[in-house]
Amino acid sequence: MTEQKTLPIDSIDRAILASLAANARMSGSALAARAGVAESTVSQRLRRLHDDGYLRGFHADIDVAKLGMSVQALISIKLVKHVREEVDAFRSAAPNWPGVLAFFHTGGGDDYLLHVAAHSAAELRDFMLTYLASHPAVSHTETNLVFEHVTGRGLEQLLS
Amino acid sequence: MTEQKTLPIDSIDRAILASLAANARMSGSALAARAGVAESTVSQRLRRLHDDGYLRGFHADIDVAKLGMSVQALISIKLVKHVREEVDAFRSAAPNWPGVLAFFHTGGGDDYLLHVAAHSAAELRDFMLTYLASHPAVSHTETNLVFEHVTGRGLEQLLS
DNA sequence: AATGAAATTTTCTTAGG
DNA sequence: CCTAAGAAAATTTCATT
Repeated sequence: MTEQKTLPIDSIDRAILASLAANARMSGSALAARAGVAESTVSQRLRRLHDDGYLRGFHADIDVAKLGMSVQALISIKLVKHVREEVDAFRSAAPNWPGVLAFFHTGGGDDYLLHVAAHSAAELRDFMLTYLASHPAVSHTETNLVFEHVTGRGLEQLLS
Repeated sequence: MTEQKTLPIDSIDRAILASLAANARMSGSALAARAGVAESTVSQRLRRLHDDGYLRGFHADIDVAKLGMSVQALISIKLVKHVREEVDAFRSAAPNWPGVLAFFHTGGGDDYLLHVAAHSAAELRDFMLTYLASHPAVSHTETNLVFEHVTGRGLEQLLS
């Protein structure tokens, strides 16, 4: 069930991953200095880490509030049971709805969590009405405003 | 209350941010080509976007499951009321607990949500016992395993 | 599989318009 | 904001170990 077919990575790989987790734009030479290897070695490692799926990509961390999305919410969603077709439709549609930052499918029943951003409370309400209240697979929702969102140190600890 | 003191950004800034959100390692010349401006302009814009807080940083997207953390959970936490000191201690400590990927403070009561990763169910149980069950500010928790975690398109839509 | 150094290519910065 | 140009740095290649 779990993905771990490829060979385990070593301390050099972990050092490279840790550096890129902290600063994805770090140059190959800086990565090499931190990992204690040659630049050409870093090139090879990077290609392998990407090919083997350890490195999925590199993303800018952008402050959505500064772009006008000052409202964020976590929306817990329960779906109706035993309607496989509509559940699948929900799963594939939800991440594409406007303002959706993250989408979780969680255990227990047919439970989901959406992390959404909106320009205003009114826009959030419209989102709920448009995409959730009217959706045939949705049986219940619970919305909580996000006051604070902090990235944890779990990843860097794992790589250190 | 909301942060938006600096001048609004224009379509060039948005193009640069959108490109970096998709690929944080994109070169200045590639960014320039996509935004339709000169490289030197991109340098200026990047510096300003960073200085003004639109760009917080750049991070590698790493598959924690491939690193052995095959279990992920969302833990909802309710804190005891009116114990400001302990609530503050919780807030500052939680993001640093091992395996914590993200930490949300949400509205309603004193409610929090932790997104955590663990090597196994046993490690997750140990996490709960060590950091939550014994914490004086925690009154109730609810744990749900994460089956699927998808990044939404809300950000790229906002920037397009 | 990693090194180190050379060679090529690219990037960043500065200045002037 | 652009072009142009010079300096600096990065990436790739490859023979060697």
